[in-house]
Amino acid sequence: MVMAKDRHGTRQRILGSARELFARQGYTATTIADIARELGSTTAALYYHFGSKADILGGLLAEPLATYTRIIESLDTGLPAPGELLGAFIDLTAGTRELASIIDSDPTVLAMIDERLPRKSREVRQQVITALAGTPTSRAALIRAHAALAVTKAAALAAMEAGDGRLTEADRAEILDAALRALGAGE
Amino acid sequence: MVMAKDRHGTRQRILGSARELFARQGYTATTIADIARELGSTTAALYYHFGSKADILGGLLAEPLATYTRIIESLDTGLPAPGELLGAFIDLTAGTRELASIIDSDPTVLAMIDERLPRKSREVRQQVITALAGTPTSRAALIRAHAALAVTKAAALAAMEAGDGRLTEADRAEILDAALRALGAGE
DNA sequence: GTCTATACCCGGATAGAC
DNA sequence: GTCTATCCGGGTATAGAC
Repeated sequence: MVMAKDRHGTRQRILGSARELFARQGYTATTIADIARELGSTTAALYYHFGSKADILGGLLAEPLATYTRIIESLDTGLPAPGELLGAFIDLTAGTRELASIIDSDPTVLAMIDERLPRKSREVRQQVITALAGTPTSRAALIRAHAALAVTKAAALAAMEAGDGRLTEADRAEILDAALRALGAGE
Repeated sequence: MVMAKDRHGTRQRILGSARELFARQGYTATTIADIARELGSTTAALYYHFGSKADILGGLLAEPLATYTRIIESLDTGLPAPGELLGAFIDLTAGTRELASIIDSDPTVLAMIDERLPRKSREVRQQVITALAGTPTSRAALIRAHAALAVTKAAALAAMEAGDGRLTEADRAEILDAALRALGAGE
């Protein structure tokens, strides 16, 4: 394979600093020099480990993106219950951690994600909404679907920030309840 | 006052193009040249009307920011009912239109807002959450407050996008219901 | 009030020594 | 594998003619 002594370290340390800075300042606003400084290193050193700034982001997003893709694919093989689907999105946000906040925000990041995703993120999102709204898809149902999906992300981020960065089981249950109520599943 | 023949036009046309581009590409990703091109003009011409790129954003955000400030101040003089407060946020998003999507996203925009706001936006947001969560403020109540607030913004944006850019009364009612359910107000 | 031309800075990325 | 030095492009902003 590649790399020898890098095995246990540098690459991960770079990703760690990048994650923190991206979350705090956003992707575009964070410079390679910022990351290097945080590490007590130089920009040239970073480029030994990553080909570009986008690659660093790619390294951080690879796993969450794979999870996301898996969720989407599950929609093609029979619709999951709303609770399942919303729960999956809560877990996705939890797994992505602080980084979830920069997705959907920075258009540059969105563009990069679109490149690495099988389908356009916009279409994919629409598919999720439709799955949550059910059929026939009334305008009210669409609004509720958007509401429920927004809850999973915003509430999960808030809970993790209020805690130690992790999502407790109790919090997860609370968030799922709120999302389901927003969806109006109990009617 | 200021300006003479500019009265009817150019300045507003600049703001219009900027609004559209900021909404589509984000603030940081949009260049002055982009705006000028859209207008069939040049960057130098823009700088006759606005002192800086940030000033253009400021022109677009002035009114929504004033509305926001008014909402916050209302919290100091007795707590409004959750429905009132959440409704105000739906209307705020509706008034801000597409531009609402770039706030809370681009950190550069956040920084600019912090400059033009009486208090730090982070603290202000916390005050809103507390008002929604009520007292005593349990962890679950905080999560629900975040959930409800997220609904107002996400659902309002989705509804406007699905419509003609405006928010109908029916949609507004639907969104408010979803937000209140997320808050668990009916318990 | 708008143009052409350009100054200036900053961020991403590379070259090449060590 | 990390350094110093530097290139290069692009973006904000300005100078000055018209």
